[in-house]
Amino acid sequence: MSNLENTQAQMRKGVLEFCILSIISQGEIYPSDIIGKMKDAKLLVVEGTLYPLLTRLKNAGLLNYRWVESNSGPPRKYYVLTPIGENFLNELKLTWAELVLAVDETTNKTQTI
Amino acid sequence: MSNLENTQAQMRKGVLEFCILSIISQGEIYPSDIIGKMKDAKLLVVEGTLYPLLTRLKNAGLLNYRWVESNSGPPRKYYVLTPIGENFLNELKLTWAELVLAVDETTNKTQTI
DNA sequence: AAATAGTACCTTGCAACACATAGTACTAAA
DNA sequence: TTTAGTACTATGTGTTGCAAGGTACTATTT
Repeated sequence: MSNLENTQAQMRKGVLEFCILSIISQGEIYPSDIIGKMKDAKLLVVEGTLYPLLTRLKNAGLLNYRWVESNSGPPRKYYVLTPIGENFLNELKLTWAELVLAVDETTNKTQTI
Repeated sequence: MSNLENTQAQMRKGVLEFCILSIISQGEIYPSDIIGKMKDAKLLVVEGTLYPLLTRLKNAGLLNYRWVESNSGPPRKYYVLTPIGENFLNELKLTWAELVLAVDETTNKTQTI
């Protein structure tokens, strides 16, 4: 993996959890569809990343799920945010806004090119 | 470490390299001053993180340094970007801009609270 | 009925990396 | 010569993204 791809991946990692919680907050959803939505937003995420992450967030009390039968394959786990998860997400929204400000402050000091 | 602090740290990690390269691009600088500048921007970074990171970037050909004697302690390593480092930084600027767009698109879909 | 394809969820092992911690070395002041 | 301040270095640990491989269910095809 090149340096650039690696660093770009690092950036994506940092916001993964935030984006996934946001997507779930927009309505009950199951993992495969989360992957699709992330892909649409150019934020690739794969199964091996998503499933452990959802389990972690569930164990932390931020998510819940319910099984829903599908008529085109195996049953699906539909996830929703718990109240704790909602609070958590709101904190992250603040954090993200502050981070964008901080990064722009740090990186835009020599725009006199 | 709480979930929130942990996730916030993840976000910071993702942009560390970008910010540090930006700071160095603004003029020759040594590690302790980089830490200071990052702190000013609310992007805390510690020695145990910064030194290995600088070594990595140096080995990747993105940075160079020269020793400069100090009259108030041990000599300092002043870092500068190589031409490769400049290109790399420009790519990261693009990546960052795209990431901000992608995250905002993903997270601002339900602002009808 | 058996085989194949498609979908969905799960697990294991590895590698990268931030960070805490401890250590070395240099200068200046007490 | 001891202490304090500054700067760079090294080691060990925990988290976590991801590749790779696996299980299980349904529907379709043969």
